[in-house]
Amino acid sequence: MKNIAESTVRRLSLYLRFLEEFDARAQETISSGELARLGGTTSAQVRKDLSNFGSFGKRGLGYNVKELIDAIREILGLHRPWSVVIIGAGKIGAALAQYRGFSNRGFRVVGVYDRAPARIGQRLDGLTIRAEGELERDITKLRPEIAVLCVPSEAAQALLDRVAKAGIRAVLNFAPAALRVPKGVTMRAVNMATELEILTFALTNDLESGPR
Amino acid sequence: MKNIAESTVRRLSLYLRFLEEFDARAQETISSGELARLGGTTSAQVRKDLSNFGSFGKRGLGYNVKELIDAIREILGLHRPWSVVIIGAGKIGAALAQYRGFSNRGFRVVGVYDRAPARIGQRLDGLTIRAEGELERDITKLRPEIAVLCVPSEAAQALLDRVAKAGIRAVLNFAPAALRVPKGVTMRAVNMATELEILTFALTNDLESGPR
DNA sequence: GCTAGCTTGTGAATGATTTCACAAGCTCCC
DNA sequence: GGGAGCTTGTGAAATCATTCACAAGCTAGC
Repeated sequence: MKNIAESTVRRLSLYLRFLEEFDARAQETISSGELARLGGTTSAQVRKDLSNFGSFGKRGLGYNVKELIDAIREILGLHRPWSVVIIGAGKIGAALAQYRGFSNRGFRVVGVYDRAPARIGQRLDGLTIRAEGELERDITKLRPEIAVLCVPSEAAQALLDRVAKAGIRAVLNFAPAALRVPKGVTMRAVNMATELEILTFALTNDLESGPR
Repeated sequence: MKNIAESTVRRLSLYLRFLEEFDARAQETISSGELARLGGTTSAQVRKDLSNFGSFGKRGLGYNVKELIDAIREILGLHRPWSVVIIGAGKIGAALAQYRGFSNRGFRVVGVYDRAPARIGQRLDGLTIRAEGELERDITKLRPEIAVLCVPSEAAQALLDRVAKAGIRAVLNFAPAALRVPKGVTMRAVNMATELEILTFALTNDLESGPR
């Protein structure tokens, strides 16, 4: 497959959200122009994005909503369930463990881990917080595909290396640290400070912009 | 000023973090190559990024760490404090309200708001949760620059419109909804589902990539 | 003061992404 | 069956971002 830009994947994820809304309202078809308007882009962009993966529309008619939902879910890999472990049960980790957005979209949280003895054994929305030491064994047994890192910066690199070694190949990192990513692993970082600084840059330089 | 790419601002924010570490270790100068190695980019990229804003280095020597910190902080608008209101004191909102990353980097949380009567009046790390109805009055009085939206998707658009009307010009949105951004407002969205889907796309298509 | 050895700042070249523009295909209606 | 009116899919053009490559400037040492 041609190399796909991250921006393309990001937009596909966005289109999928709109399509699901349209489907819920029983709309049957949609045009690239309509999707573009909602997503703040152009109809050519929508068509180009999709054309990377095939041909899903009917000329003169547009796209069948249900078919396009299936197609994009397939492209994004959402036709199967994914298991997630959350590492670090502090404020952010605990909030994510209970976040409905995960289960709503087919991500099953199968484990929450912490290092602090006081936290281990506490229940969190149906899950028991487990000791960080159990990570390797649990990963081997449960085979989760994704790890979400919510630990302090100092601990992040070591844990990333550990979960990578144990077989995790995708990581979402909330620690505000730049990490060396082990070979074979895909990592994405969500950094609050950076997001805020993009805002202060815009405020300071009197720019103005929409969402990402 | 020439239009600056978001990727450039994102990298500046990253460089700043490394520079602060170097400063803490009392290193006096740093070269573009060193900064690039840490940030996973090239020395030319580092120099190009900086050259958008001026000339901060000395040929043959590199950059003075303290000077470059000051310069980047100035560029990003971090030479002054910023006030933030958090709207929605659910799991995510509460976690953010107590997040040290904010105050550590000069962002002062001056208010936390919720709609649920049961939550109003509760204390959160030195702040009292206030009624959403107080937002307009408080914004007028305290003049916070940034609003962080942590409310359910259904409520997000209405609140965005309200804070925009009250004078907020920068918003960080955690609601997984695509919002129409009022004129004059800069918004950034952090969407967990999208981040996870970029990961599942990579897993499904057997790609591999570093942090953003 | 001069040379060797670095490192910056920046045009030019390359590469990536977005937008344009249009032929081709579908539906509806007469 | 044929024309009008849409909308897709896609090369080509335009724009935007990154990398290259090198002149110019600084330091240190002799």
